[in-house]
Amino acid sequence: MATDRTHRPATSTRSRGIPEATVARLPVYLRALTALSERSVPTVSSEELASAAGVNSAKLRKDFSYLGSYGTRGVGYDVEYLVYQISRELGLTQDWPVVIVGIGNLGAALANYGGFASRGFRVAALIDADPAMAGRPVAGIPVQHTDALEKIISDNGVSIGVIATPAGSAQQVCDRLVQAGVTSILNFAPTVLSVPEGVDVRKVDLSIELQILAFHEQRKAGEDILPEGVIPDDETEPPVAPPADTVTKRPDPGSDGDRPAVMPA
Amino acid sequence: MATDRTHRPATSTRSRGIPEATVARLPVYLRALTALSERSVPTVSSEELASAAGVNSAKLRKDFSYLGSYGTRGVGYDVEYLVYQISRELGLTQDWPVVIVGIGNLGAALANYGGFASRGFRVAALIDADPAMAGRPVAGIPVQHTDALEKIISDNGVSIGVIATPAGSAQQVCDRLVQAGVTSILNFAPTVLSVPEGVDVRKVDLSIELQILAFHEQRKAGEDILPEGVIPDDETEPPVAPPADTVTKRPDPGSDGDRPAVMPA
DNA sequence: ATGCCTTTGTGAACGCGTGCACAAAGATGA
DNA sequence: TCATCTTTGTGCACGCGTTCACAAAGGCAT
Repeated sequence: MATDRTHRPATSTRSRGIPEATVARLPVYLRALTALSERSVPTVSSEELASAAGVNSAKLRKDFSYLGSYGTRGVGYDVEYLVYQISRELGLTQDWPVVIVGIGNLGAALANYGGFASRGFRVAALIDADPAMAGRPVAGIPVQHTDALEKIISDNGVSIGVIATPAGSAQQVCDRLVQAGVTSILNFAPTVLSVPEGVDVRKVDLSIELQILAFHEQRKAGEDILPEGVIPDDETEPPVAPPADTVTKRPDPGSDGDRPAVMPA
Repeated sequence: MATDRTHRPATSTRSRGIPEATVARLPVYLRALTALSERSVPTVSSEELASAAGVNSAKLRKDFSYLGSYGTRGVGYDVEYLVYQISRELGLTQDWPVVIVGIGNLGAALANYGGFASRGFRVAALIDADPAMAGRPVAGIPVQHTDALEKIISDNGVSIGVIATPAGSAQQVCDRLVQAGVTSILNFAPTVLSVPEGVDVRKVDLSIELQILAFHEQRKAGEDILPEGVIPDDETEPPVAPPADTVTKRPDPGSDGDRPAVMPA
C-alpha cells in the first residue's frame, strides 16, 4: 500500500526497541481495537484481533511484546487497556498541531478530514502561496499566506507539517518548515525531499502506487497467455539501441512531476 | 513513506525475479529519469541518479541489474533507453483504464489529478452511491451511479479500481469491483479489505501516516528531556489496571474509522 | 595497440522482519 | 487443591533486502 514499506523515515533506527515495522502496524491495531471498544467488547484474543487487522496472530503477539506484557494468558487482551497503551506509545495522548501547506484540491480535502481531532491531531493552520486564497475559509479555517509561515509554526508550536503543494515548490516549502522548527513532514508532492538529520519524512504518492499495481497487473495478464516457465525477454521491440551516441529526444512525455498526486489547483 | 513497506500486495511472490522492494522504487527512478530526459541529458551515472532518487547507488545498480544490463561501464546509463525499459517493465507502455468509486472531497481531488494520462492511466469513470451526484461532471467526467458499476467495469475492461468511499461501504464496493473483474485495488478508505487470492490491494491512509510521525516525534521530544539510557517505563499513570474484570467503558473515543483519510462528503 | 581511468554489475556478509512451534502462565471447574 | 484447557510470550530458523567491496568491462588518450 502507500505508504509504504515502501515508506520509511530516513532514520531506520529502532526507537526504544520498537521495530519500525511494528510501529507502522500499531495504528492498524488501534483502529481495530477502537472499533471493538465502541461495541463494548471487553477482551480479544490475539487470533481475533489479528484477523480484524489483517495480520498473522504470531506477528501481532510479537508486536505487542515490544510494548510489554499487556495480555492475560488463557484470556486475551483487555481492549480498553490496550487502546490506552498503544495510544500512549504512539504519542496520541497529547495534542499535535499540524499545518497544511498548499490548499488546492488535495489540501482542501485534507483540511476537511474528520479523523484528525479524534486522534489528537489538530489543524492549526492552512497555508497557501496564492494571495487570492488568503482569508478564504476552507473547512472553517481561514487560509493564510505563505509569508506568515514561520510565525504560524512558532506561535502554535507546530512540529508536524503536511505538504500538498506542486512538486516545484515542495522543497522550498520543506526548507522553510524545517527552518521554522518542523521535524516531521508528510509529503504529498511527487518529489524527493532532502532534509537534515533528525527530520522525518513520509511520502504519499498516488502515481507510484498505481504504477506498482500496474506492474503486478501486467504480470498477471502475462501469466494467462504465456506457458509456465517461459521468460518473455522482450515483448516489444526496443525503440533505440542501448549504447546510442546520438541523443534521441523524446517527443513529449507529458508534463508530469510538477504537481502532487492530486492537483492542488 | 506511505506507501509502505507497510503496504504490500498480499502476494509477496517475487514476480519474474524482480523483488517487491525494487518494483516499489522503479517509479521513483522513472520520475527522476523523466526529469533528466526533459532537460535532454543523454546519460547518467548510478551515483547521480541515485542521488536524485534519494537512494544508495549500490542499491540502484542492483535494482537495475534485475531488469538487465542496461548500463555502459565507465559511462553510465542512457537516459532515454532506461526510461523506455522501466516503463515497459512497469507496464506503462499500455493503457490502463481505472475507475474511481466515491466522489467526495478526495475522490474529486483524485479525478482532477493531472498525472494520470502521462503514465498511461486513464480515468474511465467516476462512480458514486449518491443519486444526487449522478450526471454531475467532476473534472470533466460525469459521475455515474453505483448501479452501473458492473457494466462500466465490463464495458471498459477495467482492471484497476480506486476506492475513496467511507470505510463503512468500502468492503462492499470492493467485493463488487472484484466480482466484476477488477484485480488491483488502491484503497483510500481506513479499513482492512479482504480480497480473494490473486487480487492486489494497496492502501493509502493519512491517519496512519500521521500516527507514525507522531510516534517518532514523541521519541525525539523525549530524548531531549531524558538522560541517555534511561527507560521511562510509564510516563503517565495507567487509567485502569490491566486485568480488570470490570468493563470500564471509555467516554467517547470520537467517531472515527468510518470515513476515509479524506472526508468524501 | 596499449595502458589508464571510470563506472557498472555482482558475490558475499550482515541485519531486519516473519512465522513456526512450544513452554510458561493463568483461568476454570471439579 | 489439583488437573485441564486456553492463550500468551518468545526462542529459533529462514528468507528478503541492504550494503560493502571488488573484479570485469568499456571508453579514451597517447
